Amino acid sequence: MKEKDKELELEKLRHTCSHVLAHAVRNLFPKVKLGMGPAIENGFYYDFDKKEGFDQEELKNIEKEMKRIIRRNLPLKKIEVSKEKAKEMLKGEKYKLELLEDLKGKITFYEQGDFKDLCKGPHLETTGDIIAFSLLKTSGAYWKGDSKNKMLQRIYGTAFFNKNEMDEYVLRMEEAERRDHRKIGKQLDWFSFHEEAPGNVFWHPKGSIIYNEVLKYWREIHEREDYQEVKTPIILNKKLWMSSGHWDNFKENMYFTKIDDTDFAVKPMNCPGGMLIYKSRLHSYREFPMRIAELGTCHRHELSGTLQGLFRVRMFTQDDAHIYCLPDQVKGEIKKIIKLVLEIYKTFGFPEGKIELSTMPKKHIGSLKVWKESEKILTEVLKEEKIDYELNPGDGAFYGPKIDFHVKDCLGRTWQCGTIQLDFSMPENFDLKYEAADGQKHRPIMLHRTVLGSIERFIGVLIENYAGKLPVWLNPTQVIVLTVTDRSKPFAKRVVGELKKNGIRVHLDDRAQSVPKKVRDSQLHKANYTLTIGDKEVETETLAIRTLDGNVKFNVKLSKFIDEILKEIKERKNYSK
RNA sequence: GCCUCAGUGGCUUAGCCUGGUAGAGCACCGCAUUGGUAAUGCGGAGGUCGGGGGUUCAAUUCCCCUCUGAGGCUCCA
Repeated sequence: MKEKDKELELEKLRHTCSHVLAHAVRNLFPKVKLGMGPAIENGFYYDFDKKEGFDQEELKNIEKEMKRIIRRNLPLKKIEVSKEKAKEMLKGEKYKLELLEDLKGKITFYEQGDFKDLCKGPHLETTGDIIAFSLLKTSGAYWKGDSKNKMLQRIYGTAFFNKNEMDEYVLRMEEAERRDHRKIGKQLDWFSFHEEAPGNVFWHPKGSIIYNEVLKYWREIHEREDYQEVKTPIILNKKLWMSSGHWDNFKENMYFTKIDDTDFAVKPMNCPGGMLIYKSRLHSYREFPMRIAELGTCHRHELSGTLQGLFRVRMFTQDDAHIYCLPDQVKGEIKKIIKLVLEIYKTFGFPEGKIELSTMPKKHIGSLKVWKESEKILTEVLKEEKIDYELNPGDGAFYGPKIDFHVKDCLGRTWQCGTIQLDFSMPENFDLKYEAADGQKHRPIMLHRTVLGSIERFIGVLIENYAGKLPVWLNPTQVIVLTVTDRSKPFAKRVVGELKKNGIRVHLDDRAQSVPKKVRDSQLHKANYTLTIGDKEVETETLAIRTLDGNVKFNVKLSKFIDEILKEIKERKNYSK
């Protein structure tokens, strides 16, 4: 409860801050029109209609002006007026007037000195209660979040009740920057991006190890869950995409090519290819539920401004699966997938995920009735499984509603990874059938699902969650063996040989460098274990083992170390377990 | 795609405002050093300043275009 109170106070503070920001901008730039200015997680923003963006100099002046307003200790007064009166008060403020249109009953304003803003509140009692605030950045933002509307200039800021909390926030942001997967990927030589192929990942040898370990685990667990893996072509005839509905709903994001005078498209999704496999023979209800999985590489021409490291790329591999089932199997299958997703996330050690139910988007295929039915099924499953979820209206796939699994990156931004989608349309479009117990042909129900979402995105999140210190089973550099003197080389080589024989990824550092130097390098390479071999170790045939957190254990028998690390790898142990 | 900002050896970066063809650290190579848990010392090689155009006697530095990246917005796995 106390925590909640604090959040509420913080929201009041930040919301008041946004008013002070608007007040300051109004004072300095009288011609600028005001948009909206709410409190958000970690801060606040305000949108302004100004021709050019605010530059650093202007931002500094705005901060100064805000400080002046705070110092004047202006009380915030709530004013209630009729809609007519409000219209008069907002004369010339076209955005505010637009907001007013949607409001009913009494209209409330908040007033501080000579500045009034259309606002529900609540607010602090006076501007003087703002202790620590800072303007952070600017950006463009479409009015009312619609790209058809004009782009306004947004100023972001944050505020706290004391300076310490502000400093802590700044520190947190700096730490977040160090966790950035793009930075870590470059430092550790895991992957790179190149101008020659924007939005496409180049996996280096070490990155490929991570990638393949993820897939290895994925295949193991999917085999256990009775999935059958398939592989379908990347380039398929345009006609297929027209009948699947992708042409009408997705073509802006697709790549096309012409082969022998025929139009082809590069697949942005795997479903149509999967449909063709299904249709290649007749199916019986006895086969159901039939779980067909594909690690399918998709290409989507994402807008250039949306590309973001591994999180948002133009070529990515989905851990897709299509499940064909009978109506009375649907719920059970969805429940199974939810369990599977949660199990896999736990193995990877993801601390918090958010589950969302996304419903019918504006652009969609299929009838309203079918959509409502599908949404009802998904809602029921979530309720029956007692899963906390958020409703995300209008965010479903164009062919059906979905349950999404989101995980956080280092900056607290959430990314959709897993998804479960109910699809009544695709089976219709492709005229899928099965023979039922009654001897008649029926339409199967199809589920689309991913667990990791995109392997690329998932690894990106993984790296940030671990700040690059991957669990042993995933780490491309599991062990680094380093020598103290050349005298220890033969034994060090023997150790490396033994580890390699056991399939452990090990590197020998026998450079003529000091031990502290080599230890430092090993730590920077984020090897899980650093084995230092000196005279003592040679003599007793033991190891000195240093872990990633800097602890050192001496006198460990090689066989014991091998047993332990193999166990750790086999169990796919992560640090949160 | 839109808004703002950025782009200098493999990496991190100084210089750019006030034009006169680049300076450092790490990594790399060589030599010396054989040293116990986050950086041994010395020396060397390496960049024409994302790309194109313009202004100028002269551009990394000023202007325009373009590409790529960052943070947002819209969109999305």
